[in-house]
Amino acid sequence: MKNRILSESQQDYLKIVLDLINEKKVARTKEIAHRKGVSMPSVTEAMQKLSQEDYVQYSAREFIELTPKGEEAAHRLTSKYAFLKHFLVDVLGIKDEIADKDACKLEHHLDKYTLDRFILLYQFLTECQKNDKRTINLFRECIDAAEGDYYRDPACKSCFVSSNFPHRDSKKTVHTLLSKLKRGQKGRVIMLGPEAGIRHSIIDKGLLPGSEFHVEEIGDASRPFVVQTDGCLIKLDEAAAKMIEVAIEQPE
Amino acid sequence: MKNRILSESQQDYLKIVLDLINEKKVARTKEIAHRKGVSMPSVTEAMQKLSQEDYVQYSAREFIELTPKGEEAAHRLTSKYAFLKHFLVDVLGIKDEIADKDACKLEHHLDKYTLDRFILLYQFLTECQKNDKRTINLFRECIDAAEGDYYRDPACKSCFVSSNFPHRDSKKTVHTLLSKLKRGQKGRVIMLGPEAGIRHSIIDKGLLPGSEFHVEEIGDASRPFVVQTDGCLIKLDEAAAKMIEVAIEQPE
DNA sequence: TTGGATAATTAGGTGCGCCTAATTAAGTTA
DNA sequence: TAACTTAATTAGGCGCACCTAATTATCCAA
Repeated sequence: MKNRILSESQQDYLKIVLDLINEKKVARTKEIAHRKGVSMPSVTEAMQKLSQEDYVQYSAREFIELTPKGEEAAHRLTSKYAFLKHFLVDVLGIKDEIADKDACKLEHHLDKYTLDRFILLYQFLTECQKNDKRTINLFRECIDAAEGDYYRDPACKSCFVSSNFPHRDSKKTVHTLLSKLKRGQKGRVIMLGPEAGIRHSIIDKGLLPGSEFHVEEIGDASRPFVVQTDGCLIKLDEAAAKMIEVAIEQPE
Repeated sequence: MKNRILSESQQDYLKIVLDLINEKKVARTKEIAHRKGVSMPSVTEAMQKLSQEDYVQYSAREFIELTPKGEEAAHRLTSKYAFLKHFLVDVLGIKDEIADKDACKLEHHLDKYTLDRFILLYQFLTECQKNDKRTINLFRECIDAAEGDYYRDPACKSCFVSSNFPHRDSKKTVHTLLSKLKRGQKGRVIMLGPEAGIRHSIIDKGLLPGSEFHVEEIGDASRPFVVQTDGCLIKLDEAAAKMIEVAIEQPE
């Protein structure tokens, strides 16, 4: 009757059992196996273990039920799920199937405290009247505009200058930092790091995600890196060069 | 030279090795073991495996280095980390150590697509001038006000009516749904589900997180549940009762 | 009522990521 | 350079979460 922590997999089982009982009144080995994407013996084994620890009521070939302890645990594991999925779908605009999976991951892995904050942020963005309700819409508009490519709206300081939208690389490329390139190497900017000050200075100089460039001069702590893009020479200090992620052609 | 997917643990090793090389020029078994919180033989074994797959350059008792392939992988695994941590810290207000851990988890487990959206949201909230920059501050103010308790600002429709802030339960309680209670049972509201319409109707009726109540009448698909709180009788349809998470005293 | 289908379980095995204990190599210092 | 110390590796094991193949229960329909 020890209260060992449940493994991720065991948590999954409990949630699935709860779902099945709610939906179809009974949970069957076969259905559990199907939902979890494992074989039936795996389910049997898992149920045996869970029943030893008093989470499920299980004896061979009988219906699987949750004990009060198991129901409580399963419920606790599920209670934040709906919020997280809403957050992913309503705020971030994630597709349904991915949101399902990721909401589950969030629930599994994040700190209790962090989870709460996500839920609060969701409520804040969707409901709080102190905040402009248009925030989400604005965000979604920007995403839509940016979809499939990086995007810089001149009205924005640096909105949506990110990240790994699908690149249309034909050749094999590898990612590294601009600071690691050698003189003469060519590359393409993939994304910039998050520190706002440095980001903006890089963007202002005209080095945006997607930019192709050429290393004119490598630098170090005292001398700047110099790169050329669109005919312009751009100087970057070491800190900047270390936060520019670039794609270069496979060197071998 | 097959390109099997790296396990979570292997990803950790790669990141740690990259960090160590950046920080201290060399990566040593002992230090890796220490950072990962495992024993030295575990590290040896992991390095042997990673070197078979050409991620690290390893031979017994020599310095551990990353191959180009390994460096690329490690870099890819780290590149979004900084953004995620900033999101957690700057937007959600998570404490540093927890943010470290959780940013790592996010990076490990979330879909690539979802990760990008988080990064975009971060940029949007912190930088996009189309959006009111005060959004985050507003959010943080609300959180601060709510800290340690649930919180309802009369100016808000339902802002921060959430969730599992520290409960001050003296006795053992378990969580379940209001819909599962029996007539006569007492309980306390913990949180409400995310569907906005139903949420608001519940809140408007005066049933907030923290409210103590008493079940007067249990319902079903056709008859409403009736609960009493602060002397008021509140009717709830089945859908509402199913999205109210409550704490009840340990029944045994 | 008795096959035959279907569901569930047992038996036995795999890979992974970790461990402890024992051993070996490398570095340091008297 | 011999004697210690410390770092790293090998050997051998463990638990978890899976799997396939074989077996046994259960259910249903002719």
